[in-house]
Amino acid sequence: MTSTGTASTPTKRGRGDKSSATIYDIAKLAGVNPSTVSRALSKPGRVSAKTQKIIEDAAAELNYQVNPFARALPTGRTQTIGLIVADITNPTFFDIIRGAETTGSARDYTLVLAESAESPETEVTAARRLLSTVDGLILASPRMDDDHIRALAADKPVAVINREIQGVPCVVPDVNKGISEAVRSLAANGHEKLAYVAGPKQSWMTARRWEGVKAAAEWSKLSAVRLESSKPTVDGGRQVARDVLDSGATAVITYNDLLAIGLMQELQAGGMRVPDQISIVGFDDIFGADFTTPALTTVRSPLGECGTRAVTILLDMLQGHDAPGEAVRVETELVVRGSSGRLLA
Amino acid sequence: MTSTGTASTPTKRGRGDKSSATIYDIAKLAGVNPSTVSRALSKPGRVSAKTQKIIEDAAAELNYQVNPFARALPTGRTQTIGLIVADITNPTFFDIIRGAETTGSARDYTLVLAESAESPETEVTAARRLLSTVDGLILASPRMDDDHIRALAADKPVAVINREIQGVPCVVPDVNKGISEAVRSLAANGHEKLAYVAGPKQSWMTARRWEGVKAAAEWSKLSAVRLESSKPTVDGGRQVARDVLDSGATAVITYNDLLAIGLMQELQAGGMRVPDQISIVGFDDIFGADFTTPALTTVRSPLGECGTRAVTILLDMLQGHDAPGEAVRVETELVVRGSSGRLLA
DNA sequence: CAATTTTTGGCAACCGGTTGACAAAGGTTA
DNA sequence: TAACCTTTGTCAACCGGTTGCCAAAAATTG
Repeated sequence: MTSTGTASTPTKRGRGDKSSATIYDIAKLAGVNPSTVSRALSKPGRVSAKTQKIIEDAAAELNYQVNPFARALPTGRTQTIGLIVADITNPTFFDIIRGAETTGSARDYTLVLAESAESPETEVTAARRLLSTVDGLILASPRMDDDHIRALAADKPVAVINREIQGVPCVVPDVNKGISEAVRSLAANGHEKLAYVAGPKQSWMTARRWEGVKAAAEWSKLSAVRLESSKPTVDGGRQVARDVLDSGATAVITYNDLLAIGLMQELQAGGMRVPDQISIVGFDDIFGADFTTPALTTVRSPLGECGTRAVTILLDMLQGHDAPGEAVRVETELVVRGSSGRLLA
Repeated sequence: MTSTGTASTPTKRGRGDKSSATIYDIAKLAGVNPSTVSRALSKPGRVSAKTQKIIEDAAAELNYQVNPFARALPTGRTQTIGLIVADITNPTFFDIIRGAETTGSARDYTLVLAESAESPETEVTAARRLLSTVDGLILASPRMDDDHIRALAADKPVAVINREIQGVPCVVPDVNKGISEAVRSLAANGHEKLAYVAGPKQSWMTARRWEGVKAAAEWSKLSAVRLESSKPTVDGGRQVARDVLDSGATAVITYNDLLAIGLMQELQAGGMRVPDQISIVGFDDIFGADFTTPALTTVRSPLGECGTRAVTILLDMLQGHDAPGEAVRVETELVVRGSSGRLLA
């Protein structure tokens, strides 16, 4: 066999051969005007049932597929939505990507993916580039500042996940329910001193979560201290173990699951027993949170649902609906596994 | 026929306002013909340096951005590549997606993502849909049959990951090195009876891995049995635990890490000590493989590199290079962690 | 300085759809 | 049967670039 050779073909431009039927071909075959074909295929009811049938048959025979670019040119509609995530490596985004892809493709939209590599500048560039080729854009945990986002939103429908910005449709997990559950559960298990391991300073979410923890701790009469982490990863979690021990806390809630996992690994390596001596609660319930021993107790954010909701909002806006007046909140809930429990020490 | 421009536009279609400068606007501002602008902006050296400068300045002033659709229409080039994965949920693909996105965007290509939900039919549909809008397509662990893939490849550049198909450029991990290392290591630790837990019957890879295990076991004078799993997930791993025990094997190599993790969880739950009583080796080294206790020993497939290679092949083909004559092989290697070791029982 | 070659810019015809305007055909009603 | 309202298909002008062909301008050569 030869390779993929387009060698000897008369080279019809880039396009393949069989896939190149146009509305003009259909028009000729059906004996009507191209514009009639266009209407038959996209404006339901605009042509008579009889003509419609003839045209549809012809289209089927030629196995016609619209050329998305030709359609996009005059209409501006591309049937695609863009998604920008801060870091494709970060499992937090896996579920968001998945939710968005699934929901989008169910409504015949294609997902275009880009990564900002945690850099606000890259993010702005990627966003601008994508914006011109998609019908709407989703920003998951964006790092760029509010004004940039508003500027994008002025051009085309934009939805933001994991951050709240006035005047832009947002989908954010409502951390309060999950956090209250977590803190109450810890209090019920005899803990009195709680530590919160924070995430990146510029993260909008890390502040919300700390507020939630502080408020819930106050309500449950626990003391709460905030510790900083160098980065929101497994490694960052390992590094903060020392501070956690020094703080004297017997229960820890971390900004995300990766920190929790790293922290747990490091504490266990140092001989601590989890949860007998210290309870650990993560955040998000990412893939792999239940691989650890003990499995990680965590406040689950419905990230897949965030992706789904964001797409839904976008598609609704594209149909002319108004954007939701205020942020859409999705519920969080405590998932109790083995890493939290009664204090035995 | 003078004024090409619809001068004082009240509302331009869907497009934003500032982003709507066209080559006609630039042409007017620079006092040249639109075609000259087009050439200045895309055919380096085709116009004089002086005109070039004037046009570039005008473009900058209007902050011009090409309209990708208008460009795609006559040329067929879209600057995008499509990636179809069997299951976005499966972490195996995370690294592939990431490698592809990173490599693509470094060369100014955008990644378009679709999922087949493990269904061959959905996969074909998605592939056909994507193919018309992208410059090239990557199929990661495709489920459709060889002929369908060849048909796609006849239309546009296609690269396949994790499967080998005559006449289509493929990137496959070469399992032999990693497997030999794994089997030798197990033999050196006193194991004599080995079990391989297979993956989906229709998976090309599961057969390759079994062949590798069988051959390496023979070489190292171990006995090897093949066990079937119901599905290649954590749950599937749990379900196969019974069979593993019954087989009498003291070392297990699984088709993928998820199976290994499930298997280990179930065995540990039943009181088995890993690795003292049984050694477990996974495959791929997915995200989270080191979250377990003990951390999972596994044969690492460089999945990110597979994504990168596939994109590179595609882009090279788009530049007119030939597709590689035979499958590109990437090396696998054993990553020894805690789940394998000396047999103490 | 004329003849010839090379640059360089302009013209116009696409790429494949969409859509407003309009007239022909068909149906109603007086 | 005439007058009038609908329905339905056609015409033609876009959308915003790309590119083959050609002639004017510039550079080179004799």
